[in-house]
Amino acid sequence: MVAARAGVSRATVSRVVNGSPKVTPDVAHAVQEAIEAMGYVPNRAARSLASRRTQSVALVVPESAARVFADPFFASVVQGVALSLGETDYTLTMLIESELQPGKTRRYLLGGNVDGALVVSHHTGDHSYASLTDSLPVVFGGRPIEGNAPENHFVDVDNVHAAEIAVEHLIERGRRRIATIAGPQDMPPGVDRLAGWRRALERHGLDDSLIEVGDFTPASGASAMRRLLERGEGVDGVFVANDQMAIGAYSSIRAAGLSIPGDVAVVGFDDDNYAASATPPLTTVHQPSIEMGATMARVLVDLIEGRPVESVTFLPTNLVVRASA
Amino acid sequence: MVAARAGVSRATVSRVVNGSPKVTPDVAHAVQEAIEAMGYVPNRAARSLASRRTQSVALVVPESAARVFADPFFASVVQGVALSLGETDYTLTMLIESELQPGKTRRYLLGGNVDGALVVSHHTGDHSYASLTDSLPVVFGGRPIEGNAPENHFVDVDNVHAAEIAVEHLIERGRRRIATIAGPQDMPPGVDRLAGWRRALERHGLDDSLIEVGDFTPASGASAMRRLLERGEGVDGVFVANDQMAIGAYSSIRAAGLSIPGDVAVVGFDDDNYAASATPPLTTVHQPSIEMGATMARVLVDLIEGRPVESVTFLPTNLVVRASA
DNA sequence: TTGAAAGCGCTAACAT
DNA sequence: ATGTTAGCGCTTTCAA
Repeated sequence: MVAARAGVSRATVSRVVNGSPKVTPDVAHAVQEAIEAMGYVPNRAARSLASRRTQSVALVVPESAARVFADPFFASVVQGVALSLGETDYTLTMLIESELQPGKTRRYLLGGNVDGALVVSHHTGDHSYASLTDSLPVVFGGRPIEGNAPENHFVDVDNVHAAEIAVEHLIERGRRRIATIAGPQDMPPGVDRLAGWRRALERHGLDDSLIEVGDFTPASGASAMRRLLERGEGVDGVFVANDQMAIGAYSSIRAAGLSIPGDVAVVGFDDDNYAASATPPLTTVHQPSIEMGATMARVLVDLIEGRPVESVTFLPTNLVVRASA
Repeated sequence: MVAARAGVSRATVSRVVNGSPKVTPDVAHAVQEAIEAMGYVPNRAARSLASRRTQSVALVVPESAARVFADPFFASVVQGVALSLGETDYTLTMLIESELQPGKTRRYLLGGNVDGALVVSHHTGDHSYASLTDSLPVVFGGRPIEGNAPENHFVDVDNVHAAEIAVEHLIERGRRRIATIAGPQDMPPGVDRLAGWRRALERHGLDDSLIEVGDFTPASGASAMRRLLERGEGVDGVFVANDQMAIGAYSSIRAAGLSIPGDVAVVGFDDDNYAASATPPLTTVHQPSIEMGATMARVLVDLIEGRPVESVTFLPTNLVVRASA
């Protein structure tokens, strides 16, 4: 290690680089200068081999989740993760869970290649990662599909509650035949938003039979809306489980010669960047997606470094009222 | 290295793990079994320290990065990169260029932490990475903003040509007052698509003064369209530099009481997943975004491993005619 | 507070 | 074809 030409030993340089407290300021300074001057950059591999820490965390993305990237909500979460990690010394390794090579991801994670993992996805499958929790710090985006073990960490929003608020809004606007386009029922947000819709309706004694399920894509929203309309039972409002499907629903509503919100009011979920510029601008539940990602990263780093963290973090949502309802 | 309990030396195990040809099948087999049995996973850090290869590549995302993830086109490119890399032994490290810590990315890349880098972004700034080219294999997504040095590798589509085709379509449909909502003029796709629009118009002797510039976001598309309409010079067709802005333009066209494509026909660019479910479905230029990402990854790996590669790869586009024009 | 020395787990000549 | 022997560049006891 050439930087030892600052007149000290490699050990001392190492101490300076790692910000050890027990180095005389003078010496530290001299070393810093030598480092600058020589453009020294520590070798990650060597460092991690010696210290048994990798300074990197994995972002696990289930592949069926090709979807993940197409979904603006996820994209924001990833962005938040990346930005937040950028301020630390951790590096982000993206792992796409390949169906062709099952176990590859798992082996990678357990092989000591990362100090922790972030798992984002709406999907059921995630749960398989829960078992990693006791060998590696893991933080999930969104609650697990079923009961949560106390040692699982995740950050989420209260989907049930947020959905209720959204539906209440529709009711306040005088709507009585309120349908929903739900998300996949094997994903927590899909289940929870549907539950919230139902709860609000029940509270007001309204019919809760107008349900169609989509898969969070615009196309599925369009066809779900079409089915809803074809029932011929009348619909004057619809709560859609995400904005992408809401935009799809717009098409079908218009194709049926109906107006928004005149004939049918629509409320979405996510507040992605299409929501505001849709025609009409979409009333929707805002989720702090970037912050969710940032929080996941922060929690994971705290976990890795042994700082105290709460195992579940809920972030607030709010209804953004625009012109569609 | 305990797996040597297969009765051979660590060197042999190493050979087996790395698929060296000079190992007796029998021995290789025995070692494989020992590996399975013991659940052995090679340590990346040690391996990379010894071999001076990291088996990982960086995905560099310049910009306040926000944009990149919000843009479905980029999201697909990233997805393609990740999927393609998933089939190799390379790992993907995401680097967000932070404005707060300039040089951090650069140092990381030059610090021998990765075997190569992928740079995606529309932005001018990229060019600063061109200088990395001679210290590290680098593949760019999209051509550099200015003249390209022969040693720079990139994969792209022919934006000028694709835009021409799109505008020709508008002309064939009988449109004569054809405007464009261009992308930022410091980004190659922004410049090239505008050039293609102009070229087609000139060829037909049509007016090429109806230009407004946006920044690829839906909101900017909406306001650009509004400005175009407010000119009061008449517009019966518009070529928009990306789908997100096209969707934004839809709003303004409708807000002005005009119909699509009756009063103004619109053609977009990207064929992102909102295009097909817009109302009306958007006619747009399809870019093989996932494949672009996959190609970038493939080219980079070839470069790293010293296989022959062509320095620029153009992928084909095609016009997808739907209902908006 | 600093230096010396011993590895971290693996690969890569060099022998055999 | 396989084993031996050195390191890769850093961190980390342990002494001084």
